Amino acid sequence: MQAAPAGGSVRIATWNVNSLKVRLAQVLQFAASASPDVLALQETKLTDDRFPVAEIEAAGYRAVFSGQKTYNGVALLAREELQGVTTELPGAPDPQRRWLAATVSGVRIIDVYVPNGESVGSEKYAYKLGWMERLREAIAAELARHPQLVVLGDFNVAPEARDVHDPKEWEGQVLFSEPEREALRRIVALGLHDVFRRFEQPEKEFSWWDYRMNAFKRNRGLRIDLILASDALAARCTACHIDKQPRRQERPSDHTPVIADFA
DNA sequence: ATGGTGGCGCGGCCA
Repeated sequence: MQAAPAGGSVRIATWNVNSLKVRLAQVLQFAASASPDVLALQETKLTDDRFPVAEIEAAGYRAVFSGQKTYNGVALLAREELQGVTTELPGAPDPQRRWLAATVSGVRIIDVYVPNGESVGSEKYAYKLGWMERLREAIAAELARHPQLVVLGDFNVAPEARDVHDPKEWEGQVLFSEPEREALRRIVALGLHDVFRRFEQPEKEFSWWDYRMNAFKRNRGLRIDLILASDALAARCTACHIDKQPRRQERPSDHTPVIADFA
């Protein structure tokens, strides 16, 4: 057994911000109001030299990040020290910045931006499924070393029918196709728990809505932003919810934050 | 309906 976690209770959140440059003020506002101890960001779309370190430090957070120009990019903001940082999904070199891991307050945090996959059968879809299999292998290795572990981020897969506004319309489509759901189930089967589903939740609760066709107003969304905790960490989970407020703001990200509390 | 909206960056790609 490892030593007991150092920090006690921890609030952990994830948010695909779709450009940190555009969304910085919203991120700082969210950090101030929700006050997460750890905030995992995806789609920062910033090279590391442009990361807003000063603004984030002024808000009381440390930051590590792995970015690139225009696309992708992940970051971890934390109140406490971030140790053992890695920026590469093991298995094959990949210029796409989609993985960021660090240990904070005794919890191993793995922030992921799973590929979108474009459409079923496309080259990007094959890349997505391959990436998810490499992710499964990487998580298995991390779990062997870190019993207190969370994998969170934009998985670009809705796990179940109840995570989709219209499962019949989405059946077989990218983000809800059976091979993607199977790849996600294989990851969860390592011994992880989708902590959102460990608590009673409202019906039709989603984390992403397309910008087009008033999808948010009509609640035509998907739950594709997930917080997956190991057995030992899930046992400490006291709450998980989706915060829709940022999606209602002017110029929002198409995703909204998911927040989990651990005792 | 191969549309539609948004970000990046200034044409076309990506989501």
